[in-house]
Amino acid sequence: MQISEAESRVITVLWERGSATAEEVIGVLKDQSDWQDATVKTLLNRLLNKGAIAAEAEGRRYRYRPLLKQSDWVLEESRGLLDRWFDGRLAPLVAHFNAHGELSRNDIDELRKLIEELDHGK
Amino acid sequence: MQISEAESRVITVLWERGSATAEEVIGVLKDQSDWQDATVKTLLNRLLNKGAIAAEAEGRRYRYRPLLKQSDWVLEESRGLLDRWFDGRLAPLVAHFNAHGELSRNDIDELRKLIEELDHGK
DNA sequence: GGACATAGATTACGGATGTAATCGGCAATG
DNA sequence: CATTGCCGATTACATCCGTAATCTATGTCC
Repeated sequence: MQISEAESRVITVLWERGSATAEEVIGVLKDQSDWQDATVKTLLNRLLNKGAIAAEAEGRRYRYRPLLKQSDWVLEESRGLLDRWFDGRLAPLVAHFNAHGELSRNDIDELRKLIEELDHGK
Repeated sequence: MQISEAESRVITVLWERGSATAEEVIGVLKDQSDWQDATVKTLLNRLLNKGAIAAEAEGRRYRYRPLLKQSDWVLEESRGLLDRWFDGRLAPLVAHFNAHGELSRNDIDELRKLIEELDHGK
């Protein structure tokens, strides 16, 4: 499933709310973008045609709901990045951030805690 | 600096070799794609116009060399992913892989080692 | 029941992208 | 020097994408 940047912003609203009408999506996005209503409708329609979301009639309008799962989509994106640039491994990614001074004390702490847990668990 | 997927495959060849003629780039990419020569030339030209690479005359042809640095580009891409989906933090990304069973024993080991080093260093 | 509002569908359109053919000039070669 | 080959530049063209206006059918209100 391939969705564009703009489409991902729309489906993100559905991911956050579970489901929504076009009106609701438009409302949410009005705060985050300066898209016209028509733009959001187009994007909803494209997502619908791609099968990334579904629509069920609710009175005179539709209620939209994601079919594509956020965690799957995010995993695909993440794996793509990792495979293309980091030999599919996580450590080189982390090292890359560090090498660019983009690894905060907090990042390190969080990672250490997480790794400890995983390490014991496995 | 914004470069497309196809363009990134071309500049990657330059990143790997430091610099190269069009012929060399074409040669390398012939093994990895089924692009025609003309396609690679177009992409080199687009990268040139964007200022992502430079060309210096070498006899009758050009020698191309990246201006955009790989590590900068990769960092931008990585940061984009992290910011959009993981609140800008690395631990949630790692956790996401784990939650999907995409964290290998090796990943964990490498991460543990890396974090230990960083932890002491800081 | 007819005018009006509205939701979703259709159409629009410029720019980016993937993919490539062709053009124009210079360089090597006979 | 005329021809040929090759290099980079220009042009081509379909599709995707961002962004939106318009159309059509249906529901709502006097």
